Amino acid sequence: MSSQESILDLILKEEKNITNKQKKILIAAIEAFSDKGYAATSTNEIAKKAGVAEGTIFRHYKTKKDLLTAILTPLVHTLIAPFIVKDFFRKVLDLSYNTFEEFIRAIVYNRLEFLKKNQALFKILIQEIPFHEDLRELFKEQIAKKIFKRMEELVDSFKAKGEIIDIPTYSSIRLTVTSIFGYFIARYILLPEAKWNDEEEIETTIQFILYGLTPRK
Amino acid sequence: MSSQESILDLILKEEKNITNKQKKILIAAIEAFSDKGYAATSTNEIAKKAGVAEGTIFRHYKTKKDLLTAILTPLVHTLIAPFIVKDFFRKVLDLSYNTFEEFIRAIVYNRLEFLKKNQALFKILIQEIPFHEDLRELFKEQIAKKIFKRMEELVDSFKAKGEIIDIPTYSSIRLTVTSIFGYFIARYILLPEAKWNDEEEIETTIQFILYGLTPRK
Amino acid sequence: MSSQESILDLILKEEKNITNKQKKILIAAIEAFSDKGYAATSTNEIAKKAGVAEGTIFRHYKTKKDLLTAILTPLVHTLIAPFIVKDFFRKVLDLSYNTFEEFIRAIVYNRLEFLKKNQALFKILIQEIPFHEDLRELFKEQIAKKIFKRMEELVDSFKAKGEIIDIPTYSSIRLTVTSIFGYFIARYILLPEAKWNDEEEIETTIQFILYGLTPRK
Amino acid sequence: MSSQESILDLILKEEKNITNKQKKILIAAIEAFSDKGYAATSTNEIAKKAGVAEGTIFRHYKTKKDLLTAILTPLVHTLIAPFIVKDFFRKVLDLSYNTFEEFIRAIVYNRLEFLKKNQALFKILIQEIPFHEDLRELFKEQIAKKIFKRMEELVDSFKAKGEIIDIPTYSSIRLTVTSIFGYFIARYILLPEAKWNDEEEIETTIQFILYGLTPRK
DNA sequence: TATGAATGAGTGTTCATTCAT
DNA sequence: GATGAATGAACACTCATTCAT
Repeated sequence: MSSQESILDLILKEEKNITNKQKKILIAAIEAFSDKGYAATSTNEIAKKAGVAEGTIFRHYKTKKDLLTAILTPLVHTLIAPFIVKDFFRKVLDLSYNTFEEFIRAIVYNRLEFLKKNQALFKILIQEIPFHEDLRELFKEQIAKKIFKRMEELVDSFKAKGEIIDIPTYSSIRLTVTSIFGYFIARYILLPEAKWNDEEEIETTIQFILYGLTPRK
Repeated sequence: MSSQESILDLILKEEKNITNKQKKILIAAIEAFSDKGYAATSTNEIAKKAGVAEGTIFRHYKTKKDLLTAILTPLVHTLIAPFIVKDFFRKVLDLSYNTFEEFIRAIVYNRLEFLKKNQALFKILIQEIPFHEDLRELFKEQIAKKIFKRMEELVDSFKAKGEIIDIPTYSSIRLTVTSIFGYFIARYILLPEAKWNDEEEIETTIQFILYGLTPRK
Repeated sequence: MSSQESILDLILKEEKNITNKQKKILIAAIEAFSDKGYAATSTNEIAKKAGVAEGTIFRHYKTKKDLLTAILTPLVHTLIAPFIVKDFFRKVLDLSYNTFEEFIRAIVYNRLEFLKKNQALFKILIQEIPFHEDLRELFKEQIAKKIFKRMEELVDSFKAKGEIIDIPTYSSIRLTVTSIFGYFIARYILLPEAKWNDEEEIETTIQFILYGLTPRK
Repeated sequence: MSSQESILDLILKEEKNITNKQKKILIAAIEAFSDKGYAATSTNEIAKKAGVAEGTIFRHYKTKKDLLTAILTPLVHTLIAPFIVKDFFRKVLDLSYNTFEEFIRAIVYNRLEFLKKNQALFKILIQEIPFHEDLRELFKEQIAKKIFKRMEELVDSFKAKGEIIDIPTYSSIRLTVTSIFGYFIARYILLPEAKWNDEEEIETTIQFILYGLTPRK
């Protein structure tokens, strides 16, 4: 499954013929943007961190904004990848994962693993989304729409089977996604220094979603 | 209940003897920080928006950072106010609200109302927390600890009564808080332009938390 | 007559409430632009020459281009001033200067005196005109049209009186203006280090124009 | 006569073994320098316009300044060519062109034709002369001195024959040259978009010079 | 010969902050 | 208390030029 990919792998997919210096720039930019925020990071800082001349950044990325885009676009694409790849859902639907629980479990583990591997990138994405119209557009188009569409089919099928309660489909999706991301944000962004028993927290989160969305007899 | 308070009320509480120009500066800063982010907002911009000279800002707030602090500190204090005010919890615990459901319902309605009234402020808080050590400290000290402490007592008492399931207390709190804020963020920050049936969403969210945390017979 | 005015006088007319630093900036910019050309002059250079901080320049002039405009606009206006002021031409037409010769003599002495006093400014104007659409527009609107209009009336009246030969009016104007400016450019821009007998050259130039444009019996 | 030569012809004369890419660079540089000025043109721009790599420019011309020199030197040499080629003046002096009028007519038509063919180059020359010591030196040495020397002989001979008036020789030359260039500059640099009746203007200019410099009986 | 990635000094401009008025 | 002119460091970005390939 694609959950093994880390930052560079996914950027390399998007941008071919990347040079060594370009790689260094991307890594430095991700670290800096993640630490201080896009607006508070200077290109000079990135250059120093990457060990290249400031001009080199602009040879590869016309503007600082372009650099941000080059970093986040692959993330968005990879974030939604499993949802648009047929195989993932065929497994979920047709084969062994045929209960809502197993679907949730698969989704949670898969995407949390992915987010964990790309913490910095993901932090940048959620920090910058409110301030960049184009990012918001990308997010809405890719994540909101595409993920929603696939999950809608699934959730509807589970609803039909009586496996989940009768609330608006988009609400169940929102509550599911919110619980997963809520854990991620608390864990890696708000309180990264706290002690976390990750396995237990994830299980608890899965159980919470299941209890929250499945009917009581 | 304290849910009626809006931006200025709560700032006025913190800062006495506020002048008219100072008020204008605060309002302008909140709007600007919320729209473009703290780092991307210039003091010149704030001055123009407030209709004062740039120097005037620095007469009242030694640095731009001080201005941010002056804006966010009252928010943090007011955000946690109901949790430390005895009355609120006496009502919850001793009087009519004696089930977990009614507690959740009270909390959700009360704090969502408050967040809605202070969207801009709250947006600034969550945007800037990751980048300012002192804000994070304030947040941890005030929100995380104080809210947690009070909720812990309550959740533990509900747990003792068998009203909620046996998962770590901090996990239940996280899941609760996450679901509430998750709605708020989706509603007001990520997809503010979408059509929302607020009443239904809130009810669904409450139900989700309840189902997620209460035991099945 | 207005021929006594020098650089600052004419800029002060255009821009009221000029500060001391602003004056220094203008003087430094004029010197630098004139010496090295607009594009080859850095704002840093101007700041140093003016003895102000670089930021100060941009407090008064939003862009480097604005600074150029602030310098040249008054020149253009003052250059054409005598042609649009009624008095100047009333003197020429009604009073003592009632021959073509005296008209030419008055024009030549008056404008050459003015150009000499504002050499640097004028050099900037002719150097930059080919590269700035707006300057060209200003020049065409003000100088070409307004000067032309007034001179046309006069030349036509001299033509009617048989004082000048029957060639297209605009050609006579061009040849006159070209001869005057030609002297100025050779004298002050192309070969400023050569020895010049100014009085004789000016008289020769006047005579050349007169011979060139008046009929032979 | 040499008046047929255009840009490349004259550059090719100066630089042997020119490669195809080099040609493209020269053409691109001339267009760019002429449009935006030397200082405001970047080598990157020239490279793009020429369809070569930026490094290629510096392989052929050590510096940007060298490129300018490579462009202007041939112009200067060719501009004065007819004045130093014996044949041209032998024709003028010994054969049919033995009046001042015919000399002027020949000069005007010949050099205006040449300027027209090399507008861009000539525009660069007059724009850059004030800012480059070496160009000014070249200009003075070649154009001012060599042209002056030849014209001096001629003008003196015409003066001796009583064909032109008794003013300092260098003044007559200045007035002649100024009138010719004045037309060229008005025509091609200042007001290129205006409608021009070229034939008439040139005739008028010739007549003006003749009238201006020949004695009245 | 030609390339284009890389450079680092330099560009015009903005910044938060100071201070005399 | 309020102003806004002044600052100079920092900003994103461009420049002419170099050099390994």
